[in-house]
Parts: sequence; structure tokens; C-alpha cells
Amino acid sequence: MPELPEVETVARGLKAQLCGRTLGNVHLMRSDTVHGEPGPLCAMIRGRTVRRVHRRGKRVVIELTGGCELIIHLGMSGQLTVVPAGAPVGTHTHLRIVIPAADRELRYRDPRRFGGVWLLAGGPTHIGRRLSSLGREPLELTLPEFRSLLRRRRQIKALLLDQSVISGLGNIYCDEALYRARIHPLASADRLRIDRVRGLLQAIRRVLRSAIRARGSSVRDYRDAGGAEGGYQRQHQVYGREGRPCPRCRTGIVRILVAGRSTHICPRCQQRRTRPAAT
DNA sequence: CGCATTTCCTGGAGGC
DNA sequence: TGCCTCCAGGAAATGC
Repeated sequence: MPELPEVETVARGLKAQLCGRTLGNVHLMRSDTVHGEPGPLCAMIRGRTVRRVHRRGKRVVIELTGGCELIIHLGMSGQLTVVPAGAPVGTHTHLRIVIPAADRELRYRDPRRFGGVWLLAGGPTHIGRRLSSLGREPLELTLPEFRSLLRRRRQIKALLLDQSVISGLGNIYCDEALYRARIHPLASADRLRIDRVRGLLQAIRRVLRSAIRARGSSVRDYRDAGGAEGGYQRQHQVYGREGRPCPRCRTGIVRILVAGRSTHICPRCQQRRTRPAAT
């Protein structure tokens, strides 16, 4: 499930392959994967050159000349790869963009179709407005900013998963960060003491940075821009480890449901506690 | 407002 | 082997 570290890894891989390249023909096999500006996608992007590739939240952003951008959301099972032009086309490949000078293709494949591609035009200001509903980048948050985001009476995990608040965390990294910070996912965000808030921000940063270093988590479908798996799943301490011992205290990891998501906790390390009443 | 539930979609896992 | 059901989850919509 591509979250921030996976999308960052994909974006970095694409950057190396795409920056400075001019795009050629576009083969759109499933038209409902593309949204945004009207008009034939091919006509809109053919001949444009890739200026920059980066990540915003869980989205890959490919900036093209002429003030237009391709935004790709990988959903659950989306893969963006650059392959030799003649490589066999896998099932559920919805979009191919030829890179003529490199004799390669950018391919977008998404079996479960939770992802999508947006073509945005009209220059940076217009595009910025369209992306303005995305929340803050977790790796850029300061402690005071994080504190202010947490001043709401919401389950902490539900808040962390809310992309309009913080953009980039998904189920895996929420569970891993809450475990490392020893916070119960159902704890109310506005009742966490400052030391817990500090610890949580630190845990989020550490988990995300380690996961980026390991090139993401390949639990099921995730592959990077070169088709390779990530390695961070080997460092998961709670996610997908129901029944196995907590790395800290050996208590069995338990799976509960929070915000409609399966959630993995150590019942001993992550106890629900309420703040003592003020006297 | 917040939270639970449902929807979209498909492949893989497990039951029989 | 084959068929069925269930499950995973990001995000948006709906209901309470």
C-alpha cells in the first residue's frame, strides 16, 4: 500500500528516468483512470518535457513544460514504472507514455483501481489551488504545528490518517509510529500530554525516514519505479504481526478495528490511559 | 462535529 | 480441482 515512503521512493526513481525527457505518444487503455482537464491526454502532453518529479503527500507529481502537471495517486495497488519500450505489457496496465529518446515507456498499472491520474493545466497558481485541500507534510512539521493539529477531540489514529490534516501517513506507518510512541490508537488527540505529542512526532519522523531509507514496505503489490520491492516490511514491529510477540515486551500483538482499518497494537505497551483529572 | 458504515475494485487466501 | 466467501485498504459519501 503506497504511503509516503513508497511514493517518495517511486518519485525518486522516476526523477532519474524522466527529468529532462520529452514525452511522446500516449496509450490510454482505460480512460476512467484519467481525470482533470478535458481534451485528449495525448494531445495535451505529447511534446512536453518533464521539468521536475516530486511527491506531495501520497501523490507523485510530474511537472511538465507549459504549466501542466501529471498527478498520480497510486491508491492501493498502483505501480508506476519505467520499462524498455518493447517490454511485455502486464495485466491492468491502464496508461503508457512513450519516452522516445530513451526508447522506454512510463507505465501505470493498477489492478484494484483505487488510484488515478490527474492532468492539471493552467499554471502553478491554479494547480496549487487544486491541491490545497491536502494536509501538511509530516516530515516538515514542527512541534508547535503538530500540537495545534492535535487540538481536536478525535481518535489519534483517525486524525493521523486524515489526509486533509496530515498528508502521507497510511495504515502501516500510523500503526508503526503509534507503537513506537506507545500511544493507543483510540486515545483522544487533544488529551495527549506534550511529552507524548513530542514522542509521536519523533516516532513519525523516524519511521518515515527509516522506511524511505529501506525503499518502502512491500506487503503485497508495492514495487518501485524499477519494479523492485522495498525492504521496510522486515522492520515492521506491529503491522501485519498479529499474535506474534511485541519486540519490546513479548506480549502478543493484537489486531483491533479503528476508523474502519485493521489496527495493530501491543496491548501492554499501548495502554489506554486517561489524563488524571485536574485538581 | 465526529465517528461508523458503505462503496468502489480485484487477487489471494481459506473453507468445503 | 473448483467454487464460494471473505478480506485488504484510500478516499469519499452517507447516516446517526
